[in-house]
Amino acid sequence: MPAATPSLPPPEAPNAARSASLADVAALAGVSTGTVSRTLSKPDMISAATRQRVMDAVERLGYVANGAARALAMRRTRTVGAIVPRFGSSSFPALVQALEATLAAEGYTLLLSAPDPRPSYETSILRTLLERGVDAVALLGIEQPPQVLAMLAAHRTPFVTMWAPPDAAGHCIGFDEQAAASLVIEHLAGLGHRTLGYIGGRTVDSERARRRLNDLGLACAKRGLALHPDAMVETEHGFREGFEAMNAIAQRRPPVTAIVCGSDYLAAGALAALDQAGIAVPQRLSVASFNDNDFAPYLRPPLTTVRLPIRQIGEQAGRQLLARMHGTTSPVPALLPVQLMQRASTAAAPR
Amino acid sequence: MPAATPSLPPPEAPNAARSASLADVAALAGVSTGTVSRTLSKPDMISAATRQRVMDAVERLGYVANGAARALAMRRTRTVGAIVPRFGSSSFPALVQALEATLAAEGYTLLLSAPDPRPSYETSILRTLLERGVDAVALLGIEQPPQVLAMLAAHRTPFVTMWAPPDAAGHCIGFDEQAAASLVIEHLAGLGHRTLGYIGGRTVDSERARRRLNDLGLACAKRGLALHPDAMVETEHGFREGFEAMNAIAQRRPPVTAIVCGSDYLAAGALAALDQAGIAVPQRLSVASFNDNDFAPYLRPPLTTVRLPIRQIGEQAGRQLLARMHGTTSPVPALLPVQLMQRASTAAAPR
DNA sequence: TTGTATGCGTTATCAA
DNA sequence: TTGATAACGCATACAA
Repeated sequence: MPAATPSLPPPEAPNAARSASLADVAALAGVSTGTVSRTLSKPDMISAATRQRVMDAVERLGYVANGAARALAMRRTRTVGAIVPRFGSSSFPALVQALEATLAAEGYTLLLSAPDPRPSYETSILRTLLERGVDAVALLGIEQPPQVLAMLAAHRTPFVTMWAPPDAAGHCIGFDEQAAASLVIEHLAGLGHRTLGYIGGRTVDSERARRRLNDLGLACAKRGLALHPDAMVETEHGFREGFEAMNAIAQRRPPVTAIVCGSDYLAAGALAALDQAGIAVPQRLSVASFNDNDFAPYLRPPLTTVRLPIRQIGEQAGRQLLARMHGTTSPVPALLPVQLMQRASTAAAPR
Repeated sequence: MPAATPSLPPPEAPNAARSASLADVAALAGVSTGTVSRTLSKPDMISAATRQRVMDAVERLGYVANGAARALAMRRTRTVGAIVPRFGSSSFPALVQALEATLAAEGYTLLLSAPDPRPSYETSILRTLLERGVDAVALLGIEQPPQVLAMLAAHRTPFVTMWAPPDAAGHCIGFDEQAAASLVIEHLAGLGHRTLGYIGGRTVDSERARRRLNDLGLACAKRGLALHPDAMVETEHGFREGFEAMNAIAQRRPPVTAIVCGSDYLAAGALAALDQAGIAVPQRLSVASFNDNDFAPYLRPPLTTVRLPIRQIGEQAGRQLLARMHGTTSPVPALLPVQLMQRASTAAAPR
C-alpha cells in the first residue's frame, strides 16, 4: 500500500484505481462523509456554501454512489424482480414494458428473470432475486408453487401475480377471463355458429390456458355450442404456431364453422394458413380471437376480438408494488375490464 | 441433528424480525461466520462434519445471502445492465430473451432499463445502472452519446453495443447490414423491378434507420433501381404501423412495382392493408422484407425476406460480456451472417 | 480445517 | 448545520 495519506486530502486524484467514494468527495470538499451524504439526499439540510463545495467535488470526481453500500445501510435496493416466462414472444414484452415504465418513474429498476425450466421449480430464480435484494417481486404467468409463495412470505417481500387466476395467493392483477370468454362465445353464437374450434395455449403447461379453455367451455354450454375435438390445437403463442395449428386443423376437416384463437399472433398465423389454403373467411369459416397485441383489428377479414388489457396489467402491477413498498395500504386490485371490439362483420354463420 | 447447540445459540428463532444472516447460521451451527461463508462458497475446504452442520442450519433458517453485503465485499454484483428502447414491440424482446438466457446460465441477472425520452440523454439511466453496481452493460439500438461512453469508460465497466453501426465505439455485436440490403435489392432487381418503395424506421430517430436507407440506396444504385419518394414511409416498427403506412402509400398511387419493408411486423401490416384494398400481391405489387421475427415466411403470398440474426446478437453479446467480465480477452466479434430466405415466388415484375 | 479481525461505502444516530 | 462513529452482512487475509 502506498502512502496512506492519513491526515490531509490528496490535492488531486492520486490513483484512479477505484472510482470515487463518498470519502473522496468529502476529502476534496473538506467536509465529512456525513455531510456529503446529506447533501446528496436532503440538500436543504445543508448550507448553500458547503452544498456548492460538495457538488463541485461530486462533479469533478464524477462520483456515482455505490448502491451495494447504500443497500446494505438502508436495507433496500430500489429494485424489483420480475419472473417472466417466454419473454421473447406473445404479449409479455408489452406488459413488462409497462411495468418497467411505471417503476422507473419512481426510481425503481427491474431485474428481469426467466424461469429456468431445468430445476424443480422457479425457486432457484426467486432465490437469486432475493439474494439480489429485490424490494418486491412481480410474478407473471407462472403456476406459483407453494415454495415460491413461502419464500416470498418468509422474506417479507411484497409481490403481485400478474395475469394469474384471481384465487392465486397474494394480490393478483388480472382481468375478467370469464367475461372475455363469454364475449367471444356470445358473439359467435349470435352469428349462428354451433360448432367451434379453438387454437390456444398448452393446458399442460399453463393453469391460465386450462382456465381459458374451461371458461370457453362453460360459455359454450350456456348457449348450446360445442367445441369440436378435431378442431382443437394447443400450442405456443406465436404467428408460426397459429399457422401450423390452422393447417393441422384444416387437414382434419372438422365440421366447424368458426375458430377461436387465443391470441392475435395465433389468429394472424391461422388467417395466413387459411388464406394459403384458399379457405374463405368468413364465408366458409369465421375466426375470432383474444387480442393482446392490438393488431388483430387490422387483419383481414375483420376479426371480432376481445381486447385484453395487457399494458394495464403491467401498470397496475407496478402501482400496486410501489404502494406496498411504500407501506401504503392500497386497495385490493379489481379485475380489469375487457372489451369486445366489434367489427362490421355481418356475415351470418355458414352452412 | 437435533441437539447441535454446543455453546449457547438460541434454541429457536428468537425474533424473526430480520431474515437470517451469516451470523445467525454460524451461531446455530456452532461455528464462526467465516466457516459458514466458506462452506457456502468453497465447500471442499470444509470438513464433512461441519459442512453438514452448517448446511442444516442454513436449511433450518432458510438463509439467503445478502447480495448487497456480498457485493460490497466482493466488488461485484453478478448483474448486467441492459438499456433497451421499445422492447415491448419489434424484435427486441427476442434479443433480450437470448441475452438474459446466456447471462443467466452463468449466474448473472439482467437489469432492464428503457431509455427515458425526457432528459437530455440516457446518461441518467446509465447512472442508475452504475449505481446499482452492474458488472457490465449492454446497449441496444441507441445512438450512443459521447457522455455515455465516457461514463462507461470512467467506471471501467465492460460494455457492448448491439445491433449498432460497426464503427460505434466499444465492441459491437451486429450483422452485415449492407449485405442484408444488397440481398433484398438484388433479389428484386432479378425479378425485373425498377422502381421501389420502402416502409421502414424513422431516420430522424435512428442512426440505424438512416444507414438502412442508405444501404438500400447504394444497392439500388448499383443495379440502376430507384426508390420512389411517394412510396417511402418512415414509422415505428409494428403491425399497425405497417398497415397504415401501406394505406398511405396506396392512396398516393406511386408508380412502383415493389415495396421493401424494414421488418416483418411492417410487412405483415402492409400485406394486410393490400389485402383489404384488394391489391393483388405479387401480381400487382411485390413485397419483400427484413425478417426479424421468423414469421414473414408464413405470410401469404410468399415474401422473400432477409433473415436477421436477432437472437444470435443477444447470445453473442452475452458471451462477449461474460468473457470480458472474467478478464478473458475474447476475439473481436465478427459481423453475424445474414441469410436470404427465398420462397418459390417466381412471379416476374408486373407492368 | 477453523476462528478472528478488518474492510467494503453508505446511512443514520448522537453530539457538538 | 456539521462531524464522528456505529451499524449494515459478507468475504478474506492472516493466525491458530
